[in-house]
Amino acid sequence: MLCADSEPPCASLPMTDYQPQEIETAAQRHWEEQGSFRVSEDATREKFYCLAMFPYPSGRLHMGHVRNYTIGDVIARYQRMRGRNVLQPMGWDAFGLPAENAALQNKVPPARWTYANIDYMRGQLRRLGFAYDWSRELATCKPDYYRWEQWLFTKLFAKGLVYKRTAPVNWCPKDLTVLANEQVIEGRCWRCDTIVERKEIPQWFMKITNYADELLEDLNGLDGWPEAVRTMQRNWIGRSEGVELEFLLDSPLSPAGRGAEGERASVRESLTVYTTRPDTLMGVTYVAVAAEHPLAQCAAVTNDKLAAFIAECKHTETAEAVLETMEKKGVDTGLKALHPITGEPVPIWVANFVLMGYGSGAVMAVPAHDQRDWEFAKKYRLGIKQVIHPADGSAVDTGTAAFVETGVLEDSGQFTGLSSAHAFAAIAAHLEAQNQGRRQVHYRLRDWGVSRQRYWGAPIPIINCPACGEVPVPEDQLPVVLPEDVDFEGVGSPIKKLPAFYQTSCPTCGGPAERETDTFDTFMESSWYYARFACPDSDAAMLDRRANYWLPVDQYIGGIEHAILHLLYARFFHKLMRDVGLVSSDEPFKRLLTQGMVLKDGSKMSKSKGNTVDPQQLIEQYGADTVRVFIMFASPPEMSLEWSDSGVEGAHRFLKRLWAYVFDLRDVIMPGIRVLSTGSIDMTQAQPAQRTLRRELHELLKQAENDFGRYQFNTVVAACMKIVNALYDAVPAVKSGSGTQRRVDEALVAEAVSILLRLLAPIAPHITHHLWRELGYAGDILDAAWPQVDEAALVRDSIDLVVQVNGKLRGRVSVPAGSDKAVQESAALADAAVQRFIAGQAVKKVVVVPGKLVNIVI
RNA sequence: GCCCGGGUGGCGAAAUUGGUAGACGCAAGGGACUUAAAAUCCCUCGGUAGCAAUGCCGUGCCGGUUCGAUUCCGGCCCCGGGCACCA
Repeated sequence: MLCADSEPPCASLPMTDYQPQEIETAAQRHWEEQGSFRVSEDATREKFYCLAMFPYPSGRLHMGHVRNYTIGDVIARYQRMRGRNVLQPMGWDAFGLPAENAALQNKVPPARWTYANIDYMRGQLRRLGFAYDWSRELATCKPDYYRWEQWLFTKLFAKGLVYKRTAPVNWCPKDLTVLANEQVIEGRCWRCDTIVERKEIPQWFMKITNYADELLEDLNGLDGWPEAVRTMQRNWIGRSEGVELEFLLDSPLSPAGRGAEGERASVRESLTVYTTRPDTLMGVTYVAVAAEHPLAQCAAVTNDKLAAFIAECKHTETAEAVLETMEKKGVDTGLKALHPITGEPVPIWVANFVLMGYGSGAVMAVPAHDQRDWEFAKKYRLGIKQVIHPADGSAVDTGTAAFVETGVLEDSGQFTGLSSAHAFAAIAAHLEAQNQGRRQVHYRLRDWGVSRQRYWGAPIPIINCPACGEVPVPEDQLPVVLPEDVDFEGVGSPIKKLPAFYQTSCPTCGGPAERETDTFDTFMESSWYYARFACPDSDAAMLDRRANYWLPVDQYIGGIEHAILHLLYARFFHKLMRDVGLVSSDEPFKRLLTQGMVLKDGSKMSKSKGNTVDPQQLIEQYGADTVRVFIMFASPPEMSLEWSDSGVEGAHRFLKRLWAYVFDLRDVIMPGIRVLSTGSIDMTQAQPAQRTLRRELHELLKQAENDFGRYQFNTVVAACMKIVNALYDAVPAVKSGSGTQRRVDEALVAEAVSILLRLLAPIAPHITHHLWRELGYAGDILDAAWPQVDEAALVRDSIDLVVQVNGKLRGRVSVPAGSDKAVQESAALADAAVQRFIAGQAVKKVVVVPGKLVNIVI
């Protein structure tokens, strides 16, 4: 922990300079000594679990972290002042690829690098004054954390929710290693520039598709989530209703094409495809299969051109964005499939945009009614058969573009004349009756591949036995500990070369066996950490009953970039944990706030762009409060934040002004506090200016309170600045006042300062903590009651109306508060400026928005 | 390519439900204080025409709905996020 050497300044010393380093470290030490942020379950209080996405310990905090954790801290402190029992924990998403890269670069084992980063970054977080319960800190690379993830995996194995199959990875044929998508630069290995291949290897999968319906359905209840995130997840899951149907091959595969005995079994004499548009079935002019499809492999044996194309297809990355934007290519297999209704043969092509493993690895093509099929057909001179026309009878030319809308069927045999909707039902029924197809609900969502061929991750708790097959590691042998003291040199995972790790015996038969040396996707760890924070010391179970006190998380905060993957996996894990009886809720995160990025000069701050600003340097120069105030003030949390060095200075200036005001007017504030401590403010003797000041104060409080509620913190800061400005404007009058007016000013200023400090406390906790004590308040401001708006202070004698003529601002009038519409209308019409514009013209209509505006239409 | 956002002065932004566009802050210019500088304080600050009062224009672009549109609808342009092995 970073700590100041000096003692905190004595509260009674006269002080004129704002010295953030001193007061901040003193406040932080005070919180530490008091254990201010340690929390436990308390059934008598309303709990509030506030969580910001934990960081990957990459080395130092960056501005995105500071923004994320400041937003979280502001919400946590605000909820605490509103009386909630607030849990705000912090930990480390400690496994991941960067540790391996750093290990190669710096010749340091990934574990040591990670732990050193954690130590440094923990110090930075403490220096920023975040209200964390550090007693709950966890790191996902510790065996006492990942053992429970291994345990859950073995439970899911028993439930049949995990399975092994082959799936493609990016493979560097020179380094003989699997590459992450990030490590493939324009189709080449980032280390050796070799062209990357797609390779099928056996991997473990979790059946997230079993939960697809529930994951989709429960989005409807997540009304505390941004609509954008819910929409993205809906689209990602991609539920569709369609028909799965079969195309028989027109002739058995030639003996030469049947290939080896092993392939023979896997080649069926039909192709299965799925379509959401069975109404277009009569327009099918070809079918396309993946390069890895057994049919393609068979046909290639006697077709050199096809074999060459299949080899070429190996050199495509696995990323969908690459797949969807690359040039669409294909080669005819020479084989024919029979149309399931007409029985006519259609050509079977191999196409690079069809992937094995996404569905059946085959698609039917309807060029007239699908744009991609249309482009492919044009390129290779395949047939385009229009079978749908617009319902309004207008003509379309499928020779120039596909007609992708629904409509009415034509040229479709017995289905001609049906609408798309009716044809969907009729064709599905026909296929079902012929046993050639069936209606099916389909999801775009694919099962979650969790195997990674990397070292720095949690070992997959499976033992491969030559006799018994894949055997989960028994509970009493968990955790499978990842050796940390390894030589990390060159590519590949050290544990794959470490017999001490992988040599073991089979738990079932006792014979010699080998451990799985792949590790888990790091999304596994981040999918349940939020729950573990409720009971991080539980050593008898993954979670204990404390989890149900704290869960679900009331407010989750993190980057929009996690809108789909992390948040979907965490929702999935929550349901898995529920179904093994560990939690009682259905969803992990009640409310979600997605923060925008931190930009500088219009683009994202990143090392590669060299436009980073180091938070550490700013904290040292201005203090944590200044950094926090700037970040909260510069833009609302969901929007991107444009960094500005001079904006930081502005935030610092504001805090200095606040500081100077409190010390300059102590003689006014202190007596006021004494008066207010025994009763409420007495405004009966107040002058109009004093009434106005108090009305402004309570209007600003009302606005700030509302903005806090909708998490628009930038305008909360603006309100605080306006209060400070109003207080400064009143200084000459306050200082020169005497007698009764002086007494009113004292109470008024004391009330204003006390409201101001409390409004600002969640955002700038150190300076407000210090000034609160300086003014002699009992107790810490972090537990002070949230200020209440005095509705009586908001009452006005008169209201100002805006007067428009034909919607343009032409004048302003003042009317007594409570005037009815007729009075407001006649006052508007009587206004001299307005009269000039309506002189000599007939008034057609007058729109009155009571208390706001009158619009005169001429 | 597909899905989801965003676009308002010189800059970050505000306008809570369709009702005063630009609050608050930054930068800039002018002034006060100072031997000087820093700090601090005061004034001006969307464009344009005008001595001024004031007028006209203005929320990415084009069109629509409305008494009234930054806000709602349709079409486009640009920027950003995600696309399953970065986290």
